[in-house]
Formats: sequence, structure tokens, C-alpha cells
Amino acid sequence: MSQPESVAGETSVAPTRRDRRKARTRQALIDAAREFVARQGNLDMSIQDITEAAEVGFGSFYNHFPSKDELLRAAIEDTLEEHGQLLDVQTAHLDDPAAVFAASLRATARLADSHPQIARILVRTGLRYLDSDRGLAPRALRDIRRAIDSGQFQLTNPHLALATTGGSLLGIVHMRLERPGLLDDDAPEEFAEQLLRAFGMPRRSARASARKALPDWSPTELPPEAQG
Amino acid sequence: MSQPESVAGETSVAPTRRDRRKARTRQALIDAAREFVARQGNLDMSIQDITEAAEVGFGSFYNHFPSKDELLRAAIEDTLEEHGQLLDVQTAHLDDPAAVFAASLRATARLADSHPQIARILVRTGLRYLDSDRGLAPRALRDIRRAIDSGQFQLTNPHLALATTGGSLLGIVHMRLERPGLLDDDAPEEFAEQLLRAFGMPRRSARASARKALPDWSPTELPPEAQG
DNA sequence: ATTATCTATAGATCTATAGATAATGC
DNA sequence: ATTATCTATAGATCTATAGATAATGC
Repeated sequence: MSQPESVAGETSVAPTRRDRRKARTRQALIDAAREFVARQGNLDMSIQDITEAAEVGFGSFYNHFPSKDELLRAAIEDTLEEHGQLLDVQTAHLDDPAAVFAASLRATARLADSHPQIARILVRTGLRYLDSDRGLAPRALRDIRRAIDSGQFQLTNPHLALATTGGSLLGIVHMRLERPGLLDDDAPEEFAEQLLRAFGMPRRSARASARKALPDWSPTELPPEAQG
Repeated sequence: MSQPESVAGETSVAPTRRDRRKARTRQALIDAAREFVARQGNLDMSIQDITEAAEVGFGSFYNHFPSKDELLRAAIEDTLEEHGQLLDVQTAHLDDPAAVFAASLRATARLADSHPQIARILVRTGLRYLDSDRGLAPRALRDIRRAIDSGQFQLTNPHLALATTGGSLLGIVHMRLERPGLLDDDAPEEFAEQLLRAFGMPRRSARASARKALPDWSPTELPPEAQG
């Protein structure tokens, strides 16, 4: 995350103190919006609610976003990006496509516990997150295609697999958030196993890939994001 | 739909002309709300928008609903109820639990074509529809349990299966609504087959149950609901 | 000197209710 | 006579902007 003083890139310039201050205000607005979206599913908070929570003057809002919808869009992008970074970290030690895919499923299914804010925002956002080029969607599509190429998955349409993967994950996250008593701790692994079977893997290897030991820095040990 | 003149039921009384008129107004409000929810995902229509679309005086709204949220809740219930009736009709000829389940999957996956308004409302409603006692959720849970009892499904937790079923269906409906080019006509059958495999059925019988011929009165031949 | 932030407010909604009108019940 | 519906409006938001203030750049 270090900022180079000067780079040959076309628009990249060293950010000034003013730039950093402006970026801080923008991020404060995004963080406040994320918290509102996560807390109350209904998106009927006012701009004033958001600027107050962000401790930002009301008028400053319009220096950063032309409308509330634009802020909410940015807040969701921000969340998806964080989800994507989590997935990259938690699959970095793996090569096998089906194993990477399964590890992403397990990590996402556990978001309700490990990163409840992200989990709530994902569920509130709904299926639109499948259309984004950030977060789970591009990574899952990549893994599904690689697993088809490697012969691990027997599928004709990777987009169908993406739709069912993304949807069923939301279903599990929703259930773990809203009705935690109905699913036991093993649910993420059982789910991953089911999905690998659905995508054509034999029972034995589906079970093995879905229950492969997690790395030492288990996801639940990573510092969870701040919860208000 | 005939109205008995008098019944022994405790509160059931013959509805008067006034009652029918009131019920018509109420249903006009619900229908208008359904159309708004289906058309624009954002739920920011005003009560005035709704009463105008329903051709109902503004003040009449409060004779029927205490708030806009209550109307929206009723509109979603109304939609789920219609979905549930569709499923009952389209599985009435089947006994086998897995076959009933598969037929429900196929019918729901095709909603984007057969009943686009219901499809859009389902997707906008999101995963909350899994918590309702109407529509797909109670029926799918019933079928999953019956298929476990009959030995067709090998599952430990029917609620996990319900979450993945409901979520993945929403994923498919979403994709067929928003990116119809990415899925081919066979997708509902391929999806049903995948899910039956996920739930423990052998490949051969999964394929058979998922591709069983539809009854003569094919779902697509049923009169689709009016689309504005 | 420049630019982001803040305060204050005009104008545009939107909700909820009061009171008038129309339709139905008896 | 009773009840649902309609019209009109008061009061409460909420958005977007104008202009003042504070922080940074040069």
C-alpha cells in the first residue's frame, strides 16, 4: 500500500495532504453507508443520517457523490472488493482449481460469523453481486472454468454454475444470519461437498476437496473487520 | 370461487356488495404495488404513485393499509401465494417426492419466461421468501423431507438443503431475467439434475427425475398472468 | 490563492388526517 | 344510517444549492 513519489503511469501523481484528507472524508461516507446498509436492510436512510454518522458536514456529501444511490453503489463495490481480497488471501496457498473453489465456498459461507457486516451487505445486495467484476463472481467463474478444463467439473455452462453457486451461497449466509440455530457448524463443508458433487465430481474426491484442512492462519483467526 | 350464502364457520359470513367493493379496492392497491415492485427494483414509489396507478383515491389507501411497508408486505405475500398455487398445479400429477421436487425446480426456474412479474418480484424480494410459510419454501421443505424419508436424498439437514435450493433458484431466475443470453433453454433441467446429484441421488436417477416429461398441460401453456 | 468543508435554507416532495361526497344496507 | 371513497391540505421530511469558513498549497 506504499505510495510511490512519482511513477511513469499516466494519471498517477503523488497524493497531497489535501488529497488524503479528501479521500478520508469519502471513505468515512462509504463506511457510514456500509454500516447503514448492514444494520437496516431498508435503504431509506437520509443523506443527513449518513453525514451525521460519518461526522461530515451535510454539504460535503455533494463534493463526493452526486446522489445517495451513487454512494450506495460505491459502498457495495467497496464491500465486494473487500470480500474479493479475503478470498484471495484464503486461497493463496492452493493450486488445484476445485480446491480453490471449495475454499472460497467455505470462506463465504462462514462470513456470517467471521465478517458479519460483509455478510449482511451481501445478503441485502442480493443477486446483483453476481454481475459485478469484483468479489466472488469473477473468481468463482475463473475457478469453474479452470475446473472444467482440468476435467474435475463436468459442466456445459459455467454461467449456470455461477448462478447456482452465488445464489446458494447467499441462501446459506442468509440462513446463518437470520436463523443460526437451524444450521450446524459443519454446514459450510457439507455445502461445499454437495456443490462439488452437483458439478460432476465423484463422491470421494468431492468429500476430500470440501474438507481439506485449512491453512495455519485459519480465516477465523484473521482480524475481523471492526463491527460498530 | 363461489361464495356460499351461509356457512357454519365461525367468522365466515356472506360477503355483501360493500365487502366485495372494498376487497376490489384492496386488490387494486396490491396489484399496483406488485407492478411497481416488479418494474423498478427500488421500492421508492410514493403512496400517491400507487393510488394513482390503482385508480384509487389517495385517502382510501389508509382504509386498507397503515403504511406503505404493510402494503408491500401484502403484495409479496400475494405473489408468493400465487407462486405456491402454480407449484401445486404443476406437480399435482406426481407422487414421487424427488419428482415433485424436481418439477417445482423446473417450474420456478422457468418463471422468468412464463410469469415474468412473479419472477421479478421474487428476485427483488430476495432470500426473505425462504422464511415465508407461503410459496416455494414450505413445499420444498416438505419434498426434501419426504425424499430423505424415502431414501432418495442423502442429507443430514433439510434446512441447509432448503437454503441452497432457494438461493440457487433465485440465482437462475436472476440470470434468466438480466442476462438471458447466457443460459440456454435446457438450463432448468440441467439445474434440477445438478441439485438432485448434490442431494445424494445417483447420476442415472437424477437425470431421469430431472428430465421426466411434463404433463399435457405444460406450464408454458397455462395462461400467464396479465403483464402491463 | 485554492479547494474542501461547513452552516443555513429554499423548494420540492411525501405522509397522514380532516372533512366532504358517493355508494350501499336496512 | 352507515361506511367506503374522495379531495384538499397541514406539517414533516428531504434534497440540492448558495455562501461562509477553515485547511492546505505554493
